[in-house]
Amino acid sequence: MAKSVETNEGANRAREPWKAFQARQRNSDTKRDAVLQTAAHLFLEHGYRRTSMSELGTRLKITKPALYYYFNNKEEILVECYRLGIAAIEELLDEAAVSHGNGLNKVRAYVEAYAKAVLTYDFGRCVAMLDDAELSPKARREVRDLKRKIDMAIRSYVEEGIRDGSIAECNVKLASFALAGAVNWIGTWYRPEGELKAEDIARQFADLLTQGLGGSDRKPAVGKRVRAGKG
Amino acid sequence: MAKSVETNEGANRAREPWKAFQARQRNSDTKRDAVLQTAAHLFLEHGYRRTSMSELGTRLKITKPALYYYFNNKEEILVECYRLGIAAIEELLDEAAVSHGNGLNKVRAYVEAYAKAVLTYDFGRCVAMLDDAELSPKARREVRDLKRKIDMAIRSYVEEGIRDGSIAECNVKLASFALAGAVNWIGTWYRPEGELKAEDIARQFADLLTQGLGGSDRKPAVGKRVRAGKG
Amino acid sequence: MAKSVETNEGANRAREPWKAFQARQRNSDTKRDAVLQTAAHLFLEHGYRRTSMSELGTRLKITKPALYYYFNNKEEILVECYRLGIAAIEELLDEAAVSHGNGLNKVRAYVEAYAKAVLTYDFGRCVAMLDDAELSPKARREVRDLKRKIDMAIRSYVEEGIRDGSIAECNVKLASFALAGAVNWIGTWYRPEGELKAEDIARQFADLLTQGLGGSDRKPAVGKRVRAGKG
Amino acid sequence: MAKSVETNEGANRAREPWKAFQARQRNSDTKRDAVLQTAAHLFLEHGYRRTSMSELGTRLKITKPALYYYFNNKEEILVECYRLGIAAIEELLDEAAVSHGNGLNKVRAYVEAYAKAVLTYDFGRCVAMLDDAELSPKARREVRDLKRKIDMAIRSYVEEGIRDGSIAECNVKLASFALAGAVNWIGTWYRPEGELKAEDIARQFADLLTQGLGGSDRKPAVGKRVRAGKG
DNA sequence: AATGAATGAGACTTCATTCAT
DNA sequence: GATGAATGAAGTCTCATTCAT
Repeated sequence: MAKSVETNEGANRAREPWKAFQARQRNSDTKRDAVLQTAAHLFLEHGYRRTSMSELGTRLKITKPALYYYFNNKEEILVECYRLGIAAIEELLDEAAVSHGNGLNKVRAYVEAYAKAVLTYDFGRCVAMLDDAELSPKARREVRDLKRKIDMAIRSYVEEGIRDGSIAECNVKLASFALAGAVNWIGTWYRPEGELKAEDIARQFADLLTQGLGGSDRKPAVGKRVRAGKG
Repeated sequence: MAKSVETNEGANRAREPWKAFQARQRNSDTKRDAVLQTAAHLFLEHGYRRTSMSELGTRLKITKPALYYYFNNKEEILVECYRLGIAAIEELLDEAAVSHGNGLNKVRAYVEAYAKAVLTYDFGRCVAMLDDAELSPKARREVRDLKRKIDMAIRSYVEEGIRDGSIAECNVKLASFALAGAVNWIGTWYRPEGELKAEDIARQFADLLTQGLGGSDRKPAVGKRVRAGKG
Repeated sequence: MAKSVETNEGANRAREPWKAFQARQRNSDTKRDAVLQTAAHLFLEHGYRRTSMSELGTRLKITKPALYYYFNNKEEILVECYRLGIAAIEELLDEAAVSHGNGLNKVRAYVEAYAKAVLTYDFGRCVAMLDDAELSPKARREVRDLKRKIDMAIRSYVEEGIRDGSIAECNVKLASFALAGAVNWIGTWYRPEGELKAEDIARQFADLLTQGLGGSDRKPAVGKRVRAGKG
Repeated sequence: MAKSVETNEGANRAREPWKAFQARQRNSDTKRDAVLQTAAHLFLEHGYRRTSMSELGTRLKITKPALYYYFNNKEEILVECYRLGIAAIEELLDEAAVSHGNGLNKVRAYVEAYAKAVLTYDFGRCVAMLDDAELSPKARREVRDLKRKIDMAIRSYVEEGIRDGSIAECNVKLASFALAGAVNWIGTWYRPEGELKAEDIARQFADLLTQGLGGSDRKPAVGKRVRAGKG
């Protein structure tokens, strides 16, 4: 069943502090973190539902009830993964908002940052990939509220861009969904072993999504917009 | 337990042919189809894993063993949903390929068609939304092979566009993933009850993804490309 | 674990229809009944909490999930035991009410009947002995509503007796609780193997509780006060 | 989780000596007592089985291992509750035996005292309400032996009453069970918040059980009634 | 073509209890 | 005297699947 092989030494050590520090240190938080990291990893690998508490315990080399010492139930682990992921992404959002110029630039900065989060950070990928339909109504509401904040931020950048003319008139909601979808989907196909580095992917995604596919033939056409072009 | 209420009369009838044809008709295929349709519906609503054969049976007003008369196991149902969805999408791909002009146009036509499929066709949405990690290795391989054909088609359009100049130089794989991601994600947020109609969404998505977000300020800049910036 | 020995042949057969009728008959209800009977038996023997579904299954020679074919959960089994017991007791109440003369006689008839139910009928004993605190709030409310009807009936007989002079003025609630308590407690100490027959116990209980302990010296003793005072 | 609120300040303090004496006092016995009192309280509220050592610790604001410093295991706590309750009841028995006149009077005195114990003393109520089936065979034997002494005392009073004519001929065992049952059952329905005070209940129970329900119509039969008849 | 009944495997969770400190 | 951390055993329940009819 558990056939996945760990290739990342560092991550591996982080996930099994039991082995190294035979329970002698004030490392309770470290262990909690290790549980979360391994959980995120497994949730992403097999899906939340198909990851059993047993498997999680086995990976961490602790027993099932030990997991319940750190978390009240499986759902709480998932919610915590979401929280960490969303918190990280929100920080990126804020950073992206600060320095850059017009709305389009902010969107671009944000897409790049968000993509990097999904590409390199397991908790970030959890936000992008895990289905919150698994959660209880209460927990789902919490997670959705958190997610909504991200969504609203993107929308506000898009709106800003429309106001300052850096982004074409368009349905803001739709545009935001398109951006979010393209980025969230990254988790589905990206494999760290691949040839492209995360930074490159993030940058190219930011380019693609802000500039579209349009080729050089558009240049001479002095601004003829395909859609808008009725004017 | 199964308290969800069907509001769509037609769809409802399609999913419960048992009611109408209690007698011995040669409606075996109809029933099989009904199973698939209801299954797709439930898989999309709750996820594959959380949809039990019991629930499927209850919805269809037949018993579990009856389901096993039509399908060997649950996975087979899912695989069949994928097959139907992928087949439909492939057809759209071909249509998009035929009539339209340059590569960008083909991509645009395809995005629109694909989006429409995801928006209006349950099997199409299955392809976009359901995680093939649920499948056994064998079935997964089959489904992935099928999906790859779609992928390859998009890529070939993008390449065509790059060759004919209608699409800017870019990483083809990445561009295709971005397109696919944005469209696949639709299933996550789209609700038929919403204000936007499926056709509108599809069209606007096609616009957005082919033209990017770039605003009117780009026009005066005589074709200056942000990224390519070759002057 | 299951060390209790069945001594009652008939009851035994009733509880294991699987053995006898290898699942060929329309005996689904029979089986459901058998589950209930065995459950009541075990609940009374070990308590509800300490009776596991496994043990219940083992006794019935079926698997755990088979139990879940007949009942949704453990609580439902307990509630059904209560229902059956209460229904039986209510019938007795009605019978007791019909024929007999004054209030005291009705109370007497009822006590006797109720005692007989607790003595001879497992479901009756469940009502008397099992703690409804084990139930979920919803189920508890249901069971308590049912129980209250019994309580109210006793009270109404006592009140009738007070009105017609056959029962001395007293706190009706307290008197009813005393009666009910004495009878309910029977389940705690009664063993069918004992020397006293159920009917005898029931009759003597009825006597005791309606006439009190007062000795023969009371009758001749023209006004002799039992408690306060021989003077 | 443990949200129940203590309203009785004094009782509360008694149960949480930790708060008051955080330092190293010779209050080990006090603490042990506090554990017992809280345990009795919880056992009565939720039942023995449903009271976890965790909950007990939480209530007392100490950790689980601390409990195990005072008691070897959960059962030992329960047994100790029984012991304390039975000891108290035995004392009452002896008091009742001393002063009063004939057998019936002793019974009456005893019933009243016993009822008061069950009504006002948690450990007393434990004896009445807690199921000794929860105990291991060894502990059960011990507790039953203790209980039997109470039983035997009641029986001896009843026998005495029969001999001295204050109690009518009857099955002694049955009569004793009826008395015990009525009183033990008090714990099931009594709520301190109710309108009746414990002393009143105890007195009225003593009346009811010794004099029976019989009304004034018995008077003609040489008529003077015990309770009613003060005129 | 379809069903009532049943099962084996495995999921999450709880709990009394114990170590090492 | 007391604790943070951990465990083994057991419990309730779900589910895909099958058998006999």
